[in-house]
Amino acid sequence: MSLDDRKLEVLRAIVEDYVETQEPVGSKSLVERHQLGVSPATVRNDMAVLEEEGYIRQPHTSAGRVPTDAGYRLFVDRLSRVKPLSPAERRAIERFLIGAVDLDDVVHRTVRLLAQLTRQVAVVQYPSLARSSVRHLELVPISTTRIMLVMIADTGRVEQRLVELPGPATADDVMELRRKANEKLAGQRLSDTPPLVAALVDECAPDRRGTMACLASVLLETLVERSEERLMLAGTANLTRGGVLDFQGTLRPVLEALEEEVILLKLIGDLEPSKTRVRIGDENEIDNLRSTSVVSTGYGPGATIVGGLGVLGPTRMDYPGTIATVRAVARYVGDLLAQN
Amino acid sequence: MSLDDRKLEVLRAIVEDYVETQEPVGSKSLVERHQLGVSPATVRNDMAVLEEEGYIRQPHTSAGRVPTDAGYRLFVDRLSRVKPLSPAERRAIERFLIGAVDLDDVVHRTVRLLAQLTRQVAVVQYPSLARSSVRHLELVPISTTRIMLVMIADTGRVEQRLVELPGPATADDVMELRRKANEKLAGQRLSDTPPLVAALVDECAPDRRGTMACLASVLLETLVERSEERLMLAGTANLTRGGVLDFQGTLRPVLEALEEEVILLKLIGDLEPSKTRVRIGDENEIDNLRSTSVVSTGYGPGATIVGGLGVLGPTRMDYPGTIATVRAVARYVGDLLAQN
DNA sequence: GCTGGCACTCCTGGCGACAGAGTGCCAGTC
DNA sequence: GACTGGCACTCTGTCGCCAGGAGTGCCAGC
Repeated sequence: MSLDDRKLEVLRAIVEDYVETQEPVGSKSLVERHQLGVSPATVRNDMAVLEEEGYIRQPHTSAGRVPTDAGYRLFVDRLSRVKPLSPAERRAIERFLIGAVDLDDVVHRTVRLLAQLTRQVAVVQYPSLARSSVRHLELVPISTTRIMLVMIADTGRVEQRLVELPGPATADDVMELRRKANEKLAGQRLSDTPPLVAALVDECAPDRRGTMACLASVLLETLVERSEERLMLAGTANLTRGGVLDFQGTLRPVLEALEEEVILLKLIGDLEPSKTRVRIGDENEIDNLRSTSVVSTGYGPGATIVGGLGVLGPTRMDYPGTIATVRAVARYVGDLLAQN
Repeated sequence: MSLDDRKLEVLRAIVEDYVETQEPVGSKSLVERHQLGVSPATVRNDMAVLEEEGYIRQPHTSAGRVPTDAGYRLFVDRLSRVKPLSPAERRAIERFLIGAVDLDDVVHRTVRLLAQLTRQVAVVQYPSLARSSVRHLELVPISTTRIMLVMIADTGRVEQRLVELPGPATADDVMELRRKANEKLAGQRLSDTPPLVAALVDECAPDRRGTMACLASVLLETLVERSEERLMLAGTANLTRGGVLDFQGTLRPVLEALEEEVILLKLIGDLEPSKTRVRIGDENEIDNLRSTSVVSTGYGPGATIVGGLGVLGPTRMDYPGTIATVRAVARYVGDLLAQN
């Protein structure tokens, strides 16, 4: 059975009202608040069909209807028009992001901005190392047998690691290693570096090989294998809006999931170019998050994508607004990164 | 009116039972669970006095008694013996912290460890820059008019900032500036650097002075004035243990406060040497946290203190256990830092 | 100064009644 | 055939009531 236009319109109205009021919506209030042009009784018939099809449900007989996950899905896919950001919001984004002094600052500001605009929990991934290129490697001698390795990526990320050398190294040694390493690795994508790093060791003068090997192993372990993804979270307090009603009474599982970086990375780490992904309720693979929805997208300078960002909230969420905001913020952040 | 020993014993019993059961405790169950050697009626009299003095209160007539903030305070100050950590806990701490590869990792592991052991919200401040010394300054040319300034502190912190130069600088220029800066600043406490940085500019050859001035201003702004304190949080999900009972029904204000880094810094940033600070309920200056208690202490290599850490939970908290854990973790982290 | 006893207070949970909201269905109308 | 008005039905939430239980405060006695 297919749904005619009016039934879809009814579904849209139900979603919109429920998102706004947080209360099951009945046929009478529906015709009052929307220009449906039919009587409550007709709407009731439509609702019965929508329920049959699994798009809405009744918490109990004789309460109003509430959208199901499938209902939200249909709404997002077919019924919601993109809600353009207000000029005030655009200005807010610009004002907020301008003046960031470094990458940490950018991420920090972005995540807070997202949380504030959407009034949800925001997550921003740092630019992924796997998608970055080496801009520069620096070796800073700390003592004769210790070097601090600093890698600066084109995305602005800076990683450092202390390297314990097998034996003492002279300033000349360090200079030479540094020169060589930069020569070979600068400009390379991090994911392409493993063979280059290996070659680096072979090219070294025999007496420096031990030191270089040591350095190389740390380099590999740190920057590629461990491939440290970092992220930042903000707005958890927003989970408490809407009282205890959302999240079936307890924030517990949601807060627990938010503590796991691995989970968060899964959430926002889809990174398909310029697509905004919406996961609604049960569509989430993480059990703890089956009562939430996640809107995420990738960001990066120009068309490339270096990281993900997104927000998480109750399934009862303003999808059009949230999607628009997430997209806009991602674009602004991308532009910001492009400037470097 | 002073409190004799038995009354104090009664208070201790009330606190212990309430912390454990989370329910108002009555005179009868009290004599059953503790060897007080007197009858419930006597305990009731003592309780009346304790209530008079403000150490306990009744949620309503004919419920049991609950400790007040003042009651907890007295308990912490005079009634609780330090609870030594179990060998298992000690092992857990060691196992958890060993193998940290850099400062980020140390802080990360520490905060999770603390949250796990105390089952509360944990906060760990990164070593404060104000309390660090410069170990090394590195200038990395990114382009002819851009330098990345990397500062490595003795505490392991690494800060970087992109510097936009007024005009192009040669490799020689950069080398020279780097040499000079390190000569003057290495080993200095960051808080002592401002005059030295100023002197640095004056000493420069005139044609390099512009560049150096630019560098100097970023250096000052970044490392001293903005004096960026960072921190890390974990265990917010623990706030939901104990149901909705703690925190007078809503996590909202607590979660909000936890989002504000400034507030968190105030909480754990007392940093009196080797003293553990306990703030109970109303003793907190932050309104949003009046229903919580905070146990915090400083940590650092040896006797010096470079940062703070602590936990936050409901006033109904296992103070002896929490205090012991916070102290122990702080000591371990200090030792770890001392090894570098 | 401690104790047993007793009356009192107040919370809690179960029960029934009732109003309100919303539905499903049916017969009637366009 | 689609829509509508009307009506009976169901379920929730709330209120008042009552009994049970827990815990206290107080008092007289030891």
